[in-house]
Amino acid sequence: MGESKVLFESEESTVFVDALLPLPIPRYFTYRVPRQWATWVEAGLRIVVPFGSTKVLTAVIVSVHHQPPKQYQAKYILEILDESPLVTASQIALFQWVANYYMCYPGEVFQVALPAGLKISSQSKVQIHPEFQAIHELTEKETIIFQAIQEKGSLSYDEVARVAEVKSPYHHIKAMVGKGAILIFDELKDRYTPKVQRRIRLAQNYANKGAITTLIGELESKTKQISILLHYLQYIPVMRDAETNQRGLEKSSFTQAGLSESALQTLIKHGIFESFETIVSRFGSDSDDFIPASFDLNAPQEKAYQSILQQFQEKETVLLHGITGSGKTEIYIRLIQEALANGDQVLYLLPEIALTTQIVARLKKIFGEQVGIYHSKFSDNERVEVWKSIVEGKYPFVVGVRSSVFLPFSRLGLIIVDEEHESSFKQVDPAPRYHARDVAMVLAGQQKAKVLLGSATPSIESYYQAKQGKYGLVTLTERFGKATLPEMTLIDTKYATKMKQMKGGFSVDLVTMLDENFQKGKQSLLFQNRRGYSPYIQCQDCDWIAECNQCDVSLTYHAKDQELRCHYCGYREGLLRRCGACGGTNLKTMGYGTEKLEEELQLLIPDARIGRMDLDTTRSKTAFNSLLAEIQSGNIDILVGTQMVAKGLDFDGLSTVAIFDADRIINFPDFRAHERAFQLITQVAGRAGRRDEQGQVFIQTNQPSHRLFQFIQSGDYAALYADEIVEREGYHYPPFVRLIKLTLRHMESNQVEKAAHELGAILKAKYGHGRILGPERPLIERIRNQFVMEILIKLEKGVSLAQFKVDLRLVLDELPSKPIFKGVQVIPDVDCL
DNA sequence: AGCACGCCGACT
DNA sequence: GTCGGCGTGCTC
Repeated sequence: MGESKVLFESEESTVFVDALLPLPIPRYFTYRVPRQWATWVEAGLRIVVPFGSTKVLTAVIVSVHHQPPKQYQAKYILEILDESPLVTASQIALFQWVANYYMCYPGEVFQVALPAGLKISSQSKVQIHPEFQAIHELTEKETIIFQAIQEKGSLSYDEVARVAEVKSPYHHIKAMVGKGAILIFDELKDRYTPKVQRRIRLAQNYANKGAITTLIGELESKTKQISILLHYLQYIPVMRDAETNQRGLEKSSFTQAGLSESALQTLIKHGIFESFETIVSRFGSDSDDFIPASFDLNAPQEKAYQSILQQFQEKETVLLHGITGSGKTEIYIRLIQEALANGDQVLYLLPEIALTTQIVARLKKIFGEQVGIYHSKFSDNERVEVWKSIVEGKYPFVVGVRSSVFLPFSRLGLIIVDEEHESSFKQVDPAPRYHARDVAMVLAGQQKAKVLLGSATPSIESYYQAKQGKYGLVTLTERFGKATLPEMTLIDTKYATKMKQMKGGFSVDLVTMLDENFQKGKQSLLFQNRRGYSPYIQCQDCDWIAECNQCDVSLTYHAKDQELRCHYCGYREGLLRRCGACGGTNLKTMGYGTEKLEEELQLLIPDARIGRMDLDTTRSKTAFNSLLAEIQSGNIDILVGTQMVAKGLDFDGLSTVAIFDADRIINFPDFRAHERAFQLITQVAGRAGRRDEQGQVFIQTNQPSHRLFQFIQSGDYAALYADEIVEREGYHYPPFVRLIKLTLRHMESNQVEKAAHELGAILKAKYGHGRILGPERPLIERIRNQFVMEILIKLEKGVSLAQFKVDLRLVLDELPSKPIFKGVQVIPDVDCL
């Protein structure tokens, strides 16, 4: 009895933690905490844990308790990575909410939320056992592995698999470990390395007015040294305020000013200056040229601003519908300044594509060191830095892409979702398939913050909520300054073709306009939402089209690299010389991508300097910026671009915008096609014209009488909305129903089809035929060698979405036990776009 | 998600 | 008889 009591007590005092792992597993895992760390552990700390027989992962502690698990023996945590919590309780609650709402696992949310640099990379590696002699005991494969390890010193599992040419190296490794030939070791490294800057300052003894005055006298004859000292004093007013010496001046400042490096070294050697390192933010913390920008709102802006404040009194969310150029940004800035002055944190969400542009530079200029940027074009180190800084209370203001809703905010006062209608706020491919705008509202609810949605062309869903009174609504209909809406002209390509007024894909009218504009020395933009040279290559003899052998799409020809590429899976191959069906050589490029437009336009207007902006020309951050600079400086007369140019690109000299093929945008087979077309065309058109000059827009289409063009030409969003909302209600689409898309995937076309029909039948029987659409083959029925089928679930208002999803989850979890579903992936996408 | 174990065909 | 294919189920 005494014995069992002792045992009980020791068990009782053992500390366990429930940990969230970055894996698609539906629950938390319990680990045991070594005694020496028992008082240290708390929720929100990152820990390193063993997982399975080989893996080591970074997890986060969700709770600390004393209940030993009954079903299994808990493993020990290996390491604690943080001194204090890096993940907040409300973040974990948010991860949980996202997982529930979007039907995925909290681990998947954790995985995208935490920058890779905060997840320690565990690589199990193998090395030679120093005392191993019996080489003759090894099999042939093992000998190969052994020699490879000897050569390299150590190998990772992957590398073992490669040299041994096997898929799973495990049993070879296990056997070799058993024979005492090799050892397994784990290499843990924190990939986060802060960026350090070398700075120079006066040594303590010289950092006062008197000492400097004497010093200047002493150095009189040493011109190189004296100019260094003067350069320093010019930036750091130590004479006036000795404290300023502490921060010092960046070392590169001296070299850039053309001052002698060796003279500086001499000064350091003599103990006059000292050199030191500081950890700096990676976002150009050029606080040396910090310029607080003040500006006044014009009357409509002021009115809108007041209205937003007033509506925030009673509504959690306000939609700011302000036409292009109406100056929404100034209103945002005013609201941000106010929130920051209040001591609140602010999150400004932007679509990925818009973030690389001028807006960031502007915000940085205004908010200086208060603003952190969270963006994928920056390295992971920088994301880590933003995360850590927010925890430490720096960066009260974050500008970021969708994943920044998962940052460790603790006192958010305001979230701005700019370009609210942008579909890129919704993550599609890997889970979690979340919508950042909607998550932002939940986040705001958690933190008692307000949400401002901004757009020139709001999503139908958001506008509906505003109309229903669920969100506040503020409208800005006047363009800022003297700017007027651009004049829009439709060019009827059907008629032009009939009249033989086409040169390739260009109507004569369009070429004339572009040429005239060029002759006047003005810039134009040619928009075509398709990159590459031509979307497909066709045999002129037998009509055969080159297709991707893994996906059901034609291969796009890229002239610059002389290759065919699949835009879905990234597959690429060299240019074909012969038809794949008849072997003929009469292959022709069909359709127009930006690359081809660039080429044809150059022939039509030979003297114009033509630039191209699309995914292919802006892969790197520097390429993007240098292209921007080219445009800005007027070195490009005509810019050909994809939708990339539509988002947040503001250059002053642009007077004419041409939309090459509006039909492709309007006729897209999707219930949102009209909404999207209106948004895209309005946005691109909005690039035309300067403050003091009306821009012009030309749109090529073969259906100029389409009613959508009336809305677009008059910039009448309300009319589009009125038209669209009737359709949505009539055909039961959002915002009148909620959509959940189920995607089924399998290598075998037959298998997915059968499974999809079976699942369709199950769902129809359970929830009624009216709610289930499909199964259907999507537009692209095969991607990466997987056949795809889709089922759409429509849930009308009044049905508890939460309850439905719990129920649906049960149905989906049952499926794998049925033979038809063997190997078929079923992926739910809640609120699919 | 990996990855190990297990069960089946084709080869020394 | 062994090697390696893939299918299945577990991971604290």
